[in-house]
Amino acid sequence: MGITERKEREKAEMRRRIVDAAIDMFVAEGYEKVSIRNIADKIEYSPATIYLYYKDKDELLYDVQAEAFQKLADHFRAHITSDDPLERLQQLVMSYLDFAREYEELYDLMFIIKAPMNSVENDAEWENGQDAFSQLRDNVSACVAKGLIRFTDPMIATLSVWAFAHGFLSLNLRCRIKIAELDEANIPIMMRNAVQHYLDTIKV
Amino acid sequence: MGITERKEREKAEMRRRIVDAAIDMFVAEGYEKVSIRNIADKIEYSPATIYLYYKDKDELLYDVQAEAFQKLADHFRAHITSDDPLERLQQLVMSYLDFAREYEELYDLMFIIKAPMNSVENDAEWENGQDAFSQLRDNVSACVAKGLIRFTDPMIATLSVWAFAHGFLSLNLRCRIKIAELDEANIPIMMRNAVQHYLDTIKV
DNA sequence: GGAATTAATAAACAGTGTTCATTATATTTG
DNA sequence: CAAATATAATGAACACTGTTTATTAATTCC
Repeated sequence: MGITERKEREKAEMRRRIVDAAIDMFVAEGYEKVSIRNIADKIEYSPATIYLYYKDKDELLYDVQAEAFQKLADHFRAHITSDDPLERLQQLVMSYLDFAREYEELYDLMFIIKAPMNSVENDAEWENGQDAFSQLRDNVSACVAKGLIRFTDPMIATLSVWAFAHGFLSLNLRCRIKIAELDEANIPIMMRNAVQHYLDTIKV
Repeated sequence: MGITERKEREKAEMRRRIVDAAIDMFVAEGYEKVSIRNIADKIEYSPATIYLYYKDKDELLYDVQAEAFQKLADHFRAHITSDDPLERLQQLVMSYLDFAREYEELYDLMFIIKAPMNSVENDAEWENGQDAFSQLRDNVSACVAKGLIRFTDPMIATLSVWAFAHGFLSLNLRCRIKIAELDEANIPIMMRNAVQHYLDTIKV
């Protein structure tokens, strides 16, 4: 009875089509400017069809986030090449800046916009970011364990590094600070300097 | 000819009514959940009337932001009591956390949401935050000038302190990190610890 | 082949920001 | 004071939004 399986496969394929179209359009125009109708147009189905595969826009965004976080985790893996823990941390943080600049709209929907965190069950872990977050946490923890950075609590260390980078990125993305000059990787020079300075400061 | 002046006064009063209603509703329900129609209902005018006083929702938000930033600047002044530059900096940063927790929705519309930064002219200075930002900058700069913190560039120092605090606050507000335990001032304990640790770390 | 199930849709609902022609109110002028 | 003019306020509409539902088309099962 291969019909059930074929149906499931087709259902999965349809979800793929929807998510792929959504990602493309979110990257190009930003989450808020893309409507369900736009996505439906792009995949050449009616808007109501999307609701047969996703209960609402938040649930669709959740899948898009999963994809985006996978992209970030891969981005990390591609850029963390060193053996030295401190250097690895530096590579990770700088590639985080890099990612945010290359995929501004993805960064936005991963870390800044409200949706879909409301619909994520309260006590449930937010699993999407796990892979990327683990890489940060493990790297930072290794530095703490080896006494390379001025932290005692690995969790506080991890969140601090993240918060510092995210603070700069999000203020910049939302135009609360305006940094004119970009370096060769399109990262605002002052931001790179500030992050570099932070990493230098936390070193023992 | 006092009529012209009275008219101007009435126009100003109407704008006040609109802004006041908007702030109340934004604080209570958040920017995105409050519509022009809701505001019009509250002040007992038709929605179209609001457009006689504000060209669009962004322009209204700009005035609301101005109010909110004044509140923040006052909040700073009320909490910065010490004479010691380092202690002043600490008071400022902690009262920043305090403000964000007390007025979550205001913090949101001041620092996180996209609007109305699109409509603010590109080269024009973003004047709303000037007063509050100056207080931070002056305090940080004083610390740099006196060699009390491990920075050489006052601007990088200022933005770093701000970014660190904002990073934590915004990740927390957007549920990307979940910090359960609150202290007596309703500030997540781990956040306060991390910020305190940061301030300790940048001390010479 | 006919009945039952599944998939897709058109149309509608309730909401949004915003505009515009129309009405009501003040003010200025003859 | 009355008529003409300028101002203020509005109801209704436009073009959207996310979402639901009754209806139609296609597929699977017996």
